[in-house]
Amino acid sequence: MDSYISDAVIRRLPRYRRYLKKLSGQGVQRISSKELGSIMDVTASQIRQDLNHFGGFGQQGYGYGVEDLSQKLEEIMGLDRTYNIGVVGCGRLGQAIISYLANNEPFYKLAGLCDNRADMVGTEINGVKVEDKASFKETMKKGIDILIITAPARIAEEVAADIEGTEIKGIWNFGMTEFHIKGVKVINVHLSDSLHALCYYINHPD
Amino acid sequence: MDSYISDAVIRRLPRYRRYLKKLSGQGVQRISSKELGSIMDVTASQIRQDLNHFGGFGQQGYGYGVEDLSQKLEEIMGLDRTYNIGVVGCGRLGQAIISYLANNEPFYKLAGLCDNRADMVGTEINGVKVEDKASFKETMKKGIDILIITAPARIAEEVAADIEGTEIKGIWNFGMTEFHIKGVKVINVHLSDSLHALCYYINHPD
DNA sequence: TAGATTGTTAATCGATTAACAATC
DNA sequence: TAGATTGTTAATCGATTAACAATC
Repeated sequence: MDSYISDAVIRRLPRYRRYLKKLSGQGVQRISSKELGSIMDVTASQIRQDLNHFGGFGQQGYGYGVEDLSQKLEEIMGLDRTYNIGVVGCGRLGQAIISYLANNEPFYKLAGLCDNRADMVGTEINGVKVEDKASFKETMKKGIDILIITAPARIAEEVAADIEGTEIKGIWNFGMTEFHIKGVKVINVHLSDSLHALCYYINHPD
Repeated sequence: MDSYISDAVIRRLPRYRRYLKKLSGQGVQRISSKELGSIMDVTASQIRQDLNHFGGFGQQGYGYGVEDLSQKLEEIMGLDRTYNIGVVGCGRLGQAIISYLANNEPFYKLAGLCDNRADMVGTEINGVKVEDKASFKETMKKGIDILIITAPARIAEEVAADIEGTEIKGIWNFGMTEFHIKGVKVINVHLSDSLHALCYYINHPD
C-alpha cells in the first residue's frame, strides 16, 4: 500500500503477530486497538497507524479479527511461503537455531549446512549432511534463500565472499562481522550487544 | 552526565565499543568522529552527540583515543565489573550462550544453572551443577545479578515468579513470555522476530 | 439508531543532522 | 600560528500521539 515503510514499523510487525497468535490460541476472536495496545504496552494509535500502512484490516465499531489479522501479518511478512535455509556454523548456536526452526517455524526448509571442523563435516543434523566450505559453496548456488551465519569471522567472511550471484536474498547474521552485499538484506543480531545494554541499565537504574 | 539518556543511544554504545575494540586490535591509536562514522555508516554528528551524553572524551583537532574511548565505554556500560549470572534453561541455546560468555566475556561469573529435565539435573556445565526449579529458587537468593532465560514459557514463568526480593537486577530473556518485574530491567531478545523482519525484507526488496 | 472503533489527518514530540564557535 | 576536530547549540526531519470525521 504505502511505498516507503520505516524499519521501526517493520520491526514491530513480528511482535504484533506474536501477541495475536497467543490471543488466538486463547480463543479470543476480536480485539480493538485499544485493548491490544494495553496488553502490548503501546498506544492504540500506533497500532492503527502501523497496520494502515498495509491496508484497512479492521472494522469501525468492531475492531480487528484476531485470527484474520494474524494471518494478514503473516502474509505481509511472507511467512506463508517456504524458504530454503542454509546454516554456516553448526556449533551449539547453529544447532540451537536449527532445532528452534524445526519446532516452531513451518515456513522453512533446511537446504544446506556448513561447518569446517573435521569432526563435524559429514555428520547429519535434522537429516541434512554437514559440508565443508568448498563443498558448501556449490550447495549455495542451488537455490538457498536465507543464510544463517553463526560461524567464526574468518569462515563467515570466506563464505560470504561467494554469495553474490547466488539466489541468496537474506542473511541472518550472528557473527561479529557486519556484511554489506548488494541485493542481499542482512540482519545483524549481535547477541552480546543486548547483554551489554542490559549491563548499562543495571548500573544506571532509575 | 546527562540525567536522561534515550534507549536509542544506549543501544548504540555496544556497537561503538565493538568497532573501537576491533580498531584497537588493528593497532589504530586515534580516530576522528568523521572516520569512525564512515566505517560504521553513521554520521559523525551522531557519534559526538551520543558520546557527549557521558562526557567529553575527545580532543579538538585530534579526535578520540581509540583504546581510551573503548575503555570509557566499557566503564559506562559497567563491563569493568563482575556479574553473577544464572541460566534458566540449559538446552542447546542455553549452552551456546554459556560457552559464548566463557570465551568472550571476562566480566561474568557463572553462579547457577537451572533445567527441569531429569537427564539434565545434576550434570555439570562449565563446572557448575544443573539444579531443578525448586533447588534453583534457593540459589537465586544468593546474589545472582543477571538471569538468562532460555527455558520454555511454563518453567520461565514459574522461576520468574520468585525473582522479587532477590538481588537479581536484570533479565536477558530469550523466551516467549515478556516479563515485567518491579526493579528488574528486562531485555527481550525474541530471536524469531528478527528472522521474521528479514522475511519481510526479502519479500519487499527495493 | 446509538455506540464503538476504525482510518486518517493534524499536532506534538523526540531524535538526528547541520552548523559553528571553542580549542587543542 | 594555522588546521583540524571537538563539544554544543540550533535547525530539520521523522516518528509518535492525539483528534475526529467516517462508518460499521
